[in-house]
Amino acid sequence: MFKTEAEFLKAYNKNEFDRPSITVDIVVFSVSSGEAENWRKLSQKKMSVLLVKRDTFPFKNKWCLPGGFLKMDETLDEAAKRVLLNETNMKNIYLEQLYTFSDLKRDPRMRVVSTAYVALIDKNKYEEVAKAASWYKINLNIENNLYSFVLENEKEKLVFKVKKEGDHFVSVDSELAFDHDLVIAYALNRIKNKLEYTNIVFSLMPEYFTLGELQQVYEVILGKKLLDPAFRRVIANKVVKTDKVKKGGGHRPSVLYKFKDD
Amino acid sequence: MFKTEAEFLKAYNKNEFDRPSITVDIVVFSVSSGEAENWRKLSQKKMSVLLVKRDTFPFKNKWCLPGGFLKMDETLDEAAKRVLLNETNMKNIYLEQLYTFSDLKRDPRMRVVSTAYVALIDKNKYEEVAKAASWYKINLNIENNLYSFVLENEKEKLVFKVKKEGDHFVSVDSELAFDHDLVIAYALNRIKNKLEYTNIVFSLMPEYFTLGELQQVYEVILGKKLLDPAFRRVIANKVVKTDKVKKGGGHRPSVLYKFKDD
DNA sequence: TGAATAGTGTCTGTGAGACAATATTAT
DNA sequence: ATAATATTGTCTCACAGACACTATTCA
Repeated sequence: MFKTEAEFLKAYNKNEFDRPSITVDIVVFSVSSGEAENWRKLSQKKMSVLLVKRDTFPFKNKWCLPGGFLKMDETLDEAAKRVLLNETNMKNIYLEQLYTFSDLKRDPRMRVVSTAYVALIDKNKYEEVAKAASWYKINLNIENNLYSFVLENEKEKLVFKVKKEGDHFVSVDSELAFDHDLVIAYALNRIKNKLEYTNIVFSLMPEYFTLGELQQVYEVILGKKLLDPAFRRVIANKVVKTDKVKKGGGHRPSVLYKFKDD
Repeated sequence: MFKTEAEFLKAYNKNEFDRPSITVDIVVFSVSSGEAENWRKLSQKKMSVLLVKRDTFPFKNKWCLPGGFLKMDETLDEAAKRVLLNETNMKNIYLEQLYTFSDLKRDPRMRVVSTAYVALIDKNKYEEVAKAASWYKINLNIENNLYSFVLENEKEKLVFKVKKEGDHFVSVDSELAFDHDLVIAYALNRIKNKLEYTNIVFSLMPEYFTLGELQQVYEVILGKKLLDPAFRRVIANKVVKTDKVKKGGGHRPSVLYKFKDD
């Protein structure tokens, strides 16, 4: 029929088939310090996720992940960076493709396939976040395979539950827009798994941090207490001691460390 | 503007924006036993990947991964299963979403975003494969961050090289169609990483196997020799001894094991 | 008998878990 | 002085690496 590839391409009808839309959604995590019980105690750290309030249909006034449509002249990675920059003014941060979600009914408007990304930041570097965006602290309770999330704010609480079935999550009940309950569950899971064998934690930390703070972040992501000496042994070769210290609590001051990038 | 979500949806123009096409591509791996040097020796196992020859433009007569366009009424998972069934007659096999590739020029026809899947099978269960499909044994040489692949067949050799940069691969040189060099590199990497902390190996094995055979598969995927006693200790609790044995080599017969599914 | 794989025993060093002990601060 | 965290020391146990040794088959 066609002799050359050039000839074929010229005659090709791009619009022969109907196509889904493609979006990117981004799960932006950071660690926020909650309130301390008293002046002596350390403030309790929690994982936080950035949500935006939808101001249009569908799901008007519901909260969802920052996201947007993929443009024809950008890759998914580029789209993710663009969204992040637009909605949160964040640049040069840890960004990783998570998973592509394609359920038929995930968007009531039309067929939308969405590639989700995870971003990790030290939230204190980006105090101002887009008008409609807000940090929610994550409280997660796991019983058997039921993951109960409570995302909370100074103003609001959002609840959702997902069930883990093998490697997948299934929605049980959600107050978020779209299937973003699943996306968050999936994302947290990914981060948890990668914690041990990568250096992603440091994306959540400021330049200088104490080992206590670092350990708290580990504990918050893994959802369990770690033993101090064991943690220090393991982390020792990823980290360099500085000559700075953090004083001020009613207890022994703590040496500040930096990430050791080999 | 709109009072209710229903009202909004009714007026929504789905075709306001131009959209990329979406495809799925599948990296089907299996382990094939090569030739033995002599009757006494065990046959050398290799990872194999299933390729199909393109019979139309673009990339006419080039080899590529089995794949196809996503239909409007199916999820990506379903599309992957459909492709697998069509092209290879395979059903109920291990299938996992790998990554979504979105480079602007990956398909010369038009903008195509492709979600890649990995499938693992015991190739002996599926002797007949679609007409245009063929198994290629994978030879991989890694030097620093340069991964040199040679895929070989009874008839043909396909060569490609990719560079690993952080978590990503970059094409250096490829005889395959599209960006399927990257997809294969990415897939092999994923399998290698998951080998230790999952049970995916057993998807590559027949129901009954010897520990020697299992060890060979590990060695082939990891690209290094393992010590027998250590391997047996680690694998012991994932496996049950049967009362069958495998005789026939000029050496002590080997007990056949089964996967222990808890 | 000999080449080849199957399978076991054991020594050693590393590293995680557990817990105890010491150090230092602000009030 | 006290409550709280910071930091180090050390004992034990599990386990991986290394290597040696035994077992069994079939041309």
